[in-house]
Amino acid sequence: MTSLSLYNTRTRTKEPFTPIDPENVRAYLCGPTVYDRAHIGNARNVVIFDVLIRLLRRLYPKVTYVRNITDVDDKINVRAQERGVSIEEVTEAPINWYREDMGALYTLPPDIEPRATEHIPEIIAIIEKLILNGHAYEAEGHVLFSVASDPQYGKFSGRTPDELLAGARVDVAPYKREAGDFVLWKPSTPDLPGWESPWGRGRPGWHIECSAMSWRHLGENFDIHGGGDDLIFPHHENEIAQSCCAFPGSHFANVWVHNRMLLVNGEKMSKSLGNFLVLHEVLEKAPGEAVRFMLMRAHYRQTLDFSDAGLAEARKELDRFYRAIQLHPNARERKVPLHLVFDALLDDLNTPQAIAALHKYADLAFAGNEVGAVALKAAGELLGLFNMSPEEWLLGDGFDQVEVDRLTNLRIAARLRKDFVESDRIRDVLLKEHGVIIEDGPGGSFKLRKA
RNA sequence: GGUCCGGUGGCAGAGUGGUGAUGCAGCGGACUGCAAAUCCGUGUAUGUGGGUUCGAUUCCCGCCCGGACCUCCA
Repeated sequence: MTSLSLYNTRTRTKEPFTPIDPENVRAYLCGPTVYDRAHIGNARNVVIFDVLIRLLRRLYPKVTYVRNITDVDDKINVRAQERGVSIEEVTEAPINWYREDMGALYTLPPDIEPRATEHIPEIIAIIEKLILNGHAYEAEGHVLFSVASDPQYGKFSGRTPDELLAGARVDVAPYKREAGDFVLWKPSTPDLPGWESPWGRGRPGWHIECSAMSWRHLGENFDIHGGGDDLIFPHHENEIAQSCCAFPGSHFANVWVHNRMLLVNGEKMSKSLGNFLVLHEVLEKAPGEAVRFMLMRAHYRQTLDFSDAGLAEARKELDRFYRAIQLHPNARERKVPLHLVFDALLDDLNTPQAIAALHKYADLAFAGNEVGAVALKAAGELLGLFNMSPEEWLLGDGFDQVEVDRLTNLRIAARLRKDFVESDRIRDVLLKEHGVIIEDGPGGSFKLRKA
């Protein structure tokens, strides 16, 4: 078996993955800011990282997977003020929704799910270090990171200081020394959430919470940091600047894994376009496994168009796999080689190629070889697929069991007396009134599946 | 404007310096009472113009088209 290669945003190349500590691989994924329902783009991120974590767990004895919850932020504050409630009351439901929705996609929960509000001491500690090291300064109650103090700044996202300056399209606050300087700590008015700090009552800026939480739970240096590619700048650039300047000699994350954005029916998802797909709503119309599968049908570094047609195809492909598994209900579990799937995933998580391998296993199963079905199930575990029985997937229980039984019995009788007009009529009733397709097998046997 | 990424058959979507995966859809056939599922067979697909090479879809350059990022969006 070859070893794992990952495309590293830091070096812009695909490189072999070498853990800092093979006994404990440490990975961090930028989690949600909790003020609303998760959207389908969040789902891609989590599903892809889930595949990576599952793969790492096969390769290494221990993996520590940290995914944060950002539960203090200006958007949250606005919601709280609008509703006249605390930020805890705003964030509670979205946190639960997020866990439910991601669970419905069969993603494994992180080992540690730290919250920004529970890491204020670490945030303050890092800011103090930055001030001490001359990388941050206080101005009008704010603490700002000084971009000019960090010669490495901009390198990660491939920007020169000039470009950064030219690109600054927001109004530059007067207390900033340079337009590119960003806030580490900002003062809170009494009506806003705040914590006591050496700079007065205030709250953290964006970016600093991830530096604090990854430091606390994974250390100054860790293996993998993931997120959507829109976070490369400014979020991750700033995280790197903060962490590396706070801890001289450290390099923060070794490998940066970024997934591309998602399109919805060919357009970028945005609230103004009205094509903002809320994951919860997608899950009301399609099985979680189909959504998960669809997100795996394109390579993670490729733009993926989330369309109804694509979702329908994903379902059909899963149908085929479940049929292949169903063909061998008594297949004995045993070790089977999964080179095809492993090799695909080891090569920078090539999920489309892994899916092609799944089809090869299905071919084998359909040809009568139960090894195909065993391999399919084993590969499914690695990919987070085939979480239910074939019967549950193909038929489910959303139909009138008693009536369907009665009709199928009538049809058996009709077929026995070769009354095909009647048996075809019953088949039609089953489909049109019960949404059930009946498939005849050898010797009068049959299978049911939902249309 | 700057930086970066991509353009593969009807659609989705991989790989590769040397006869272009995989799935869906289509067409023909086998099987079936008929279907469905399955199996077999099938299709002038690598945006465009140059260059390098014995040979390019793959490497290099130009062009066209599309997309992302450029301070709080995964």
